[in-house]
Amino acid sequence: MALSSRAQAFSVEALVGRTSKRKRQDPRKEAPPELQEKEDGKEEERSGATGKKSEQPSETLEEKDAIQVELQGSELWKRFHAIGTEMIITKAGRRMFPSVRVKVKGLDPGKQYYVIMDVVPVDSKRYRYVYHSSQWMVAGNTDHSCITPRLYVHPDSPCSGEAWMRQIISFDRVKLTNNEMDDKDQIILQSMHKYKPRVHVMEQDSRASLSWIQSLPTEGVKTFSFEETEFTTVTAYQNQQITKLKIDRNPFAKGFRDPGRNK
Amino acid sequence: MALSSRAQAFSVEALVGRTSKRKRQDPRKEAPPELQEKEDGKEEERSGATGKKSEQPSETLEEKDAIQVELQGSELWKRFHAIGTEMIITKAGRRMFPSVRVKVKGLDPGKQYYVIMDVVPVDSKRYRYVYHSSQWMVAGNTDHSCITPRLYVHPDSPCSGEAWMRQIISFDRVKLTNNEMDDKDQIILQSMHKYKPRVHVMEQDSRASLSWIQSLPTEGVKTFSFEETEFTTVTAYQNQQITKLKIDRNPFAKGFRDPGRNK
DNA sequence: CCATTCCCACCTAGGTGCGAACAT
DNA sequence: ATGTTCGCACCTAGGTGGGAATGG
Repeated sequence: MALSSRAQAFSVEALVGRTSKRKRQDPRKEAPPELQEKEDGKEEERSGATGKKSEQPSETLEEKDAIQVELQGSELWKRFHAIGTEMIITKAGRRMFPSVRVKVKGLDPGKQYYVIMDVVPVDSKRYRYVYHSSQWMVAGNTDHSCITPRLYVHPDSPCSGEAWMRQIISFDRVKLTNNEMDDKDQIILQSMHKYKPRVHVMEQDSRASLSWIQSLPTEGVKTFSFEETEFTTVTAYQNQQITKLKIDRNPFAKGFRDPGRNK
Repeated sequence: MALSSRAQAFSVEALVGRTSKRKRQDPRKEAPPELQEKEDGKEEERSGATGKKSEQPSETLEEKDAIQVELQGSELWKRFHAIGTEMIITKAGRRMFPSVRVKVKGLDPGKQYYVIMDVVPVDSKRYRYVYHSSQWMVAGNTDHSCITPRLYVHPDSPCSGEAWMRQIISFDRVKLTNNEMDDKDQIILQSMHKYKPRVHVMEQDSRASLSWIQSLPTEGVKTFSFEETEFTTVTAYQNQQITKLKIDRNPFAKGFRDPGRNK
């Protein structure tokens, strides 16, 4: 289990700040525990958390592009990305680790917005993992073009720009599944494919009573994604370095951390 | 621990139905487990779950009073009420058991509504429990008039009438506290006083951007309450019959049920 | 051979009443 | 005497990866 040793890291907590006070009595979670991992505090590197605008540069006139979305926990994502992030998908649905968490800036404090996440294919390839070379190889083609990705509307939606900007927006409850018949509105993906999560910010539209959203409108939506959040879907981890890093960092996997494991 | 033995009951489950399918991917809970208790099925008594309109009969003209709110789990509430319901309040906040759960009818499916709960004093008396007579006695007076009760806005708010009517609306995450300095937006009550929960249905108001609500508007709100949900606040249970019924019915207290308790 | 599924021990997270200690 | 607080054991609820079993 040889493992690149530039595995020093920064104080994620310091970079992130905290939603120190609950917004209201809403009992939904925030600030997932992965942030609570202590690391050797080095220094504050506020680098690659730069969102790049969506592929379709729609409407460059009407709105000035003030909206910014910044990935939180980017350092951890990059640790995974450097190895080759894998996400398990199951029939019942599996959370992502790390989860997508962002900070948004440049909203109109008074307006209402939806914040939405989806996951889109990176390419049309199917992959397989070659153990002896510890590498992912192309193993075939897939046509994703006929399926529209499901949308995960952040449960706080709709919400004022002010409130969105005050908190860290966490998508830690999102679940990925390989069950195409899923009826729990989880995000459906194919195993052994590469994907990347996207975050959409959409002003509340009073025209349509879009109390439930099945697909994104073609305009008035700002879309962001982040290189380091790309991942390959699996039903069981392929790269043991990924397994190790997951166990190290995901509090729910603490039971698999080394010391006194019996059995 | 002598205890009245007319503790037979009805099939709560049959009366209630179920939200059999999740609304969407929203991971918030519904259908709390208290409903899953099996009981000797007797028969369906659909009696006292009648909401009575608010004290101020505002605007009898504009809207026809179609909105109805029906208490769910009324049988269990009545079991407690017959003994004298007690609710524990703590500094950290304590859930109610039973919790307030309602079904709403008569909304306009297309309109957006807030559904809100609060808890108001039943009288201005302080009470004490007299053990040897197993009774609550008046022990003094309190002036509640200077404090406005906190509102618990149901986390699904705002939401379409259609969606509200399709589900059972559960307030099981509401927490009661005796900490007047509470900063977690829990419901603040005084111990040893009698209270009753109320449910408010309010059409979304586009005038004010009431993204957050501190107090109810004086009109356009329908208010409902239910005799059997009245309770006395305590910091430790007074009546042992209440303790027993709580332990019997609240899944989280299962550890205190009789059989093989060691210690 | 490769990928998926299922059950499991082991965690996190948090809701119970108990009973001793504390406060008034 | 009466009311409150705190730590605790014991639950519910559900998120981990392991490893055996299953399936192409």
